[in-house]
Amino acid sequence: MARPAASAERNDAQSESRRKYDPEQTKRNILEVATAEFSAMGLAGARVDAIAERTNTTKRMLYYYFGSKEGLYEAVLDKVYGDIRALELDLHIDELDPTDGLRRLVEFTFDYHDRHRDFVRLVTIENIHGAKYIERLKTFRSRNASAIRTIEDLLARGVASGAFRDDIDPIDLHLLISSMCFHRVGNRHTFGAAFGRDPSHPRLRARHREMVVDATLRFVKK
Amino acid sequence: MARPAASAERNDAQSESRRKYDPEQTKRNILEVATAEFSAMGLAGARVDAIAERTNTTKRMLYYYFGSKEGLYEAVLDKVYGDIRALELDLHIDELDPTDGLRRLVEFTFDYHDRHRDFVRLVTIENIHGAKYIERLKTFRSRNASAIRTIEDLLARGVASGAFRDDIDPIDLHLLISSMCFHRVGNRHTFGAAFGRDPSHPRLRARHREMVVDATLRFVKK
Amino acid sequence: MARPAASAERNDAQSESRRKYDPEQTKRNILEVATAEFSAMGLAGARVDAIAERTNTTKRMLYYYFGSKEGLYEAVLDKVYGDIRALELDLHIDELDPTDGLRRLVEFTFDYHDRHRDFVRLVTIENIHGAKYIERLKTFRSRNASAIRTIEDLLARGVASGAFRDDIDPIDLHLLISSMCFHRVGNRHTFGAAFGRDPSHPRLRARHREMVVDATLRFVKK
Amino acid sequence: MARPAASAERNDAQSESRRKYDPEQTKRNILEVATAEFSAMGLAGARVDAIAERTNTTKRMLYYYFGSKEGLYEAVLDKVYGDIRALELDLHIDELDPTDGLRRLVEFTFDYHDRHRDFVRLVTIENIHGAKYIERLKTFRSRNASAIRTIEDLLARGVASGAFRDDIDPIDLHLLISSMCFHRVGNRHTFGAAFGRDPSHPRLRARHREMVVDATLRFVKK
DNA sequence: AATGAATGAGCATTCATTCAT
DNA sequence: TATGAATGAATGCTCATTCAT
Repeated sequence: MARPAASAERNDAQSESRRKYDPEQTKRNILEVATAEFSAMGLAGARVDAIAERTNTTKRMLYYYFGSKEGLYEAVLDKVYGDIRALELDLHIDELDPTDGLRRLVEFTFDYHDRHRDFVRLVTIENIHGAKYIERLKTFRSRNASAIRTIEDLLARGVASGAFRDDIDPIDLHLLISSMCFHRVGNRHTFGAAFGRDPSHPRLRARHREMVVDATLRFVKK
Repeated sequence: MARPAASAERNDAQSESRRKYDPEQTKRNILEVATAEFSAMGLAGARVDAIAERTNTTKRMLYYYFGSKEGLYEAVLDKVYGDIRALELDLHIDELDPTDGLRRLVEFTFDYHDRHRDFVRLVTIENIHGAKYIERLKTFRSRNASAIRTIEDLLARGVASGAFRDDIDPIDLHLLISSMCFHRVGNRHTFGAAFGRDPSHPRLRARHREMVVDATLRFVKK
Repeated sequence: MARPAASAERNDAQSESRRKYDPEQTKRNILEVATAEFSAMGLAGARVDAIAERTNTTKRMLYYYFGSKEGLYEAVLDKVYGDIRALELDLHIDELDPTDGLRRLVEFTFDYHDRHRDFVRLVTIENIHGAKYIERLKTFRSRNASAIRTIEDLLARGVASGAFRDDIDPIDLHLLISSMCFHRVGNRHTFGAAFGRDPSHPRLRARHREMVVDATLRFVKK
Repeated sequence: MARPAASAERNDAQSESRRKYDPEQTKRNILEVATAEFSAMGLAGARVDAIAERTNTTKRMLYYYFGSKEGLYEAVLDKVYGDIRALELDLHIDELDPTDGLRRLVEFTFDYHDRHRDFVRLVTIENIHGAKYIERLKTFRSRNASAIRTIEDLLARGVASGAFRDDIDPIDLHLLISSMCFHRVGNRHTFGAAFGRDPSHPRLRARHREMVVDATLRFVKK
């Protein structure tokens, strides 16, 4: 899960594996395991011992690097929230016409949630805690601003071209898209229990993807 | 939540509150407090002692009636899930024309989620646990079937009258509506943290309500 | 288990079964169930709830008649110790010649232990508690005296007839016989685990019976 | 019980007692205290808190090393059962002639039970639990086999020399000896209560020791 | 005589965290 | 940098017993 995309670290990958003590590697390892545990069990349900056990190091190191269970949880949140926004920047939506751009953004959002259940679960968990941990992350707010700017730009261009309505709030639209992409992943278990359908089944997923795109475009279209 | 007494008990409602031994009252009291605690803290985060403390009885009674922490959690789920489906039946949507009926169903769904944060949180929590507790509840599946039947009927009538598209799956539509109603409540904390907006603010709520109805109708309309 | 031998109660057995409230029947029922529970679980391990559940009455009655868990345990002890001594009196050993009498006494002792595992277990349990409950039973000591008197008489007659040694203490002999009869029942589980043999198997029991008689007679013979 | 340190640790025995972190010492200490508690109170009657209190460490360490109350109880059983069989091997009974060897074995068995009341009580307790804990100990069965082999050898040599009967089963003989040695220790409280005699009184003990040897030899002799 | 409801004290166990090496 | 050992404060749960009816 969540292997580092970073190129800078790849260069000394060989020497790394030979080193006996590698703080960065140790931290990454802890974070990876912790992400799985927190996302699976929640903050209260997660066990520090369980995390430490599946790590290459000991419990002590976990405290050495992250200070506390909560500190580790925050670090996990930080990493996981960072990933999605970083990818959004790579989409080059501004190079597409408004409708295609919006379609692409929705599809990306849909796919990202579909593939990153850990992210979805952690957001869910964070909401149970009133988002108090995520508020501590300094970069959090600015990151989201960029997502809104993308939508703002799309809407402006769509309105200008006469394709879109002119009464849509970009944050509202973001919420609408998020809702449809998030819910079916985050609540797939109760959904499955209620209707005997697994929303992550390929056929259903494809249909849902179409539906979300369709509903979004119909909503913004003039 | 937990309205006082049903019809049969109505007569001695006054004397009831004075009685020292009243199992139903005791159970209701425990359930009420437990709903708040579980919804606020999650299953793992909830403390049996905390629940007992805010109860009129002792911790022992909690085990006397519900067997275990998990048993109590299941009882809470049962009660909370039962409430929404019961209300849906009172809407008499079948008496309205398809468009008005669908609008009414969406508004009801929106309002219910908006007003019952406990319900939303508990569903969220249940999903963290893979829905394993709700699956134990026998009545769960049949309850949801009735919700789908309502939508099915609406769609059929809308298609017949030429107002709606004929390629919409009722469960998909249910998912779409749920998504938009659920997400803004369940994830309102991270949403607020990200965009500095509280989605439960009256003005925003009214706008979201309109948006959800609008998006739904545009989606089904021919 | 342990039906009452008493004749006085037999007369109104019919009317008894018709009566709605029958204290004696209730007490007997409780005692029977309690004997099984205490002998199976020990004093600390026994559960008042478990006893009450298997009874025809409720937990309250158990306290009504026996005062406490310990009181009930004492009552069980009293009943169970009373049974064996009562039977010993029926043997008419004094009518047999010393060797035959001794053989008969040993066989009776062997058979009694073999058939009354509850008795053996309760004695065992009582010893774990330093015999403090049995000491409270007034009749206990006098009952045992009669058992010794039987042996004393046997030994005296055997010595007189020249069949037995004259240096044997009757209490020592009682201990010797008890040891051999008690141990194989009381410790049959560890014995079975250690040697893969179940000492209650019919063939083994017969052989042990022979052995105990043989060892006893060889010990007292001149 | 629990003799200080084995050979390897001998050198720093002094510094050891000063060390704050000494797992072996900690474990030994817990085991020692637990042996006393379990043997005095039984498995159900024993209190984890009571054990912890009399220890040099905390309750937590008890779980750290032994996992659970039952795990600790098993560890106690293992230690206590291991001790007796180990000592038996030191007797060099095979170097004595059959009669002297048997006498020596009986005396050793008598003395061991007489001196190790904890062992006797724990066996008793284990039988109340159907020997289910001791069956989990892997070494248990093989340990007992060696005890039987000793008796087998004695009997064979005695039969060969014409001193012993040839119809005695070694396990039966083991049971006979155990019975006489075990019972007077395990049931000394009820015995004392019944006859006003304490079987552990020196004079009585000496007489019983003679009696057991005598009864055994008379039983096997031709 | 009989009962379901109620209780406080206690019980085994777990947890996040820190210490000594 | 790294680690096994150690800990105090809870945590979920049970028990023998009593109350109100």
